[in-house]
Amino acid sequence: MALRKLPRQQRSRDMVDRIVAAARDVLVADGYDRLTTNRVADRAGVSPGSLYQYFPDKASIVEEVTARYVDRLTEDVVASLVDHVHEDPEAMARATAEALLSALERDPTLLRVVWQELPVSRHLDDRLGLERRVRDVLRAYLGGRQPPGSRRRDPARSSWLIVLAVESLAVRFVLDDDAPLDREELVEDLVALGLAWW
Amino acid sequence: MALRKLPRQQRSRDMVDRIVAAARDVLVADGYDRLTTNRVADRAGVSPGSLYQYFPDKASIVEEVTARYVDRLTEDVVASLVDHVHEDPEAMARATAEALLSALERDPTLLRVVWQELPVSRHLDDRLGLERRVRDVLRAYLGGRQPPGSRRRDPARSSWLIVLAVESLAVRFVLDDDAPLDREELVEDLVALGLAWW
DNA sequence: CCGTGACACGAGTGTTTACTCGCATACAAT
DNA sequence: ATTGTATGCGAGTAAACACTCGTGTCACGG
Repeated sequence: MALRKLPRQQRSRDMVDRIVAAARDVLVADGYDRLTTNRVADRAGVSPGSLYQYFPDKASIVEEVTARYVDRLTEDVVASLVDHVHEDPEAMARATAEALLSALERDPTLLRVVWQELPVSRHLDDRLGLERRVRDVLRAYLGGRQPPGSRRRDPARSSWLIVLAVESLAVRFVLDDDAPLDREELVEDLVALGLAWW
Repeated sequence: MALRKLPRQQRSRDMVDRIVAAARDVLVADGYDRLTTNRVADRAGVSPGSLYQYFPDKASIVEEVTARYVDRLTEDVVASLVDHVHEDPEAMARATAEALLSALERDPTLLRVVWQELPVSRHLDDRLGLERRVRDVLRAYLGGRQPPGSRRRDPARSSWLIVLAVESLAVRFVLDDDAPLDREELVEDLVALGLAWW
């Protein structure tokens, strides 16, 4: 977050949240390149100067929005993963694919802003963090199981491939509506992908 | 391209190329957010005013850079695809994966700028065009062949999945060097993916 | 209830930068 | 050659906008 100073009193903690929420609203309503500090302040109902009591610059406000958003996604997916870690691979894959899609579908507009309007480099760390956390859980899961087929694949390699491919496909499915398959079919194909690479 | 006016004489056609090349250089050397019109003009050895003889605004200059870059990628991949269209699926998949990786590796810095520094929306159309062209060829190929297994899958669906997944993985492999597999392994896995989804 | 630091305000400032416009030069046509 | 047109120049302009700072208000400890 890199706040300029710690909010000590309650009202100032509220203010930080109000600012972040307002920034999110501006992103969704007006898009990233119409986001100005004055507009965020307006929407938050505070003065421009107040932003800079806690945030060192405009970028860090946006950063906070993306961090909170991606963290939420991460929690949802990891939670599902952990919840189904004792089931068989197919059920687990299906549940997690569903969880990911649901999480992405909760706020498609913000997803579009973060994934496509913002320069990727502005939230790449968040994204890498999401991927790493999911990958770690998945790798542990894969490492603890014998695949049914003949040869055993490297779990690190499998999880890298699966996480990236599934993420890319799921995001694109939610953002572009010209995909030649419906949601259910996508889930099936993602499951198949996971099993094939495992 | 959306040029402001057609360059008629030879020297003016040269100038357009010089400007585009300079913009590319600035992107690679300084990054997208340090790209200013004056800097591009400097690097091209022309005056700021001259940019606006042919380009309506700064965005269209960058657009032209990305369009040329992505077009080049497209040509390379489609060419490989077409060249191997009479071979068996595995050989074809391998050749195309190789071609894609080689094309991406030719200018990783520009790839990073275009894919990660630029807002995705600024070159999304280029990207969709690349995907569509590759997908069309692939779909025709898949449609003309019987898969060895039992059930026949929808070629439109397969090609959508394959193109997106392969693109995402290849780009990430080239840009992030923490992938837990080497180039050769990646090619194998991409081939396996293609065969599994076919 | 007073005093002190934390908090909030918002008009203003300084900088950055995309883009223009009046003029100069090169070229083509006749 | 001469004239009209296309091309090129670059100092200058105007607008946008991130961020500051001097002033005022609030809340809490004593």
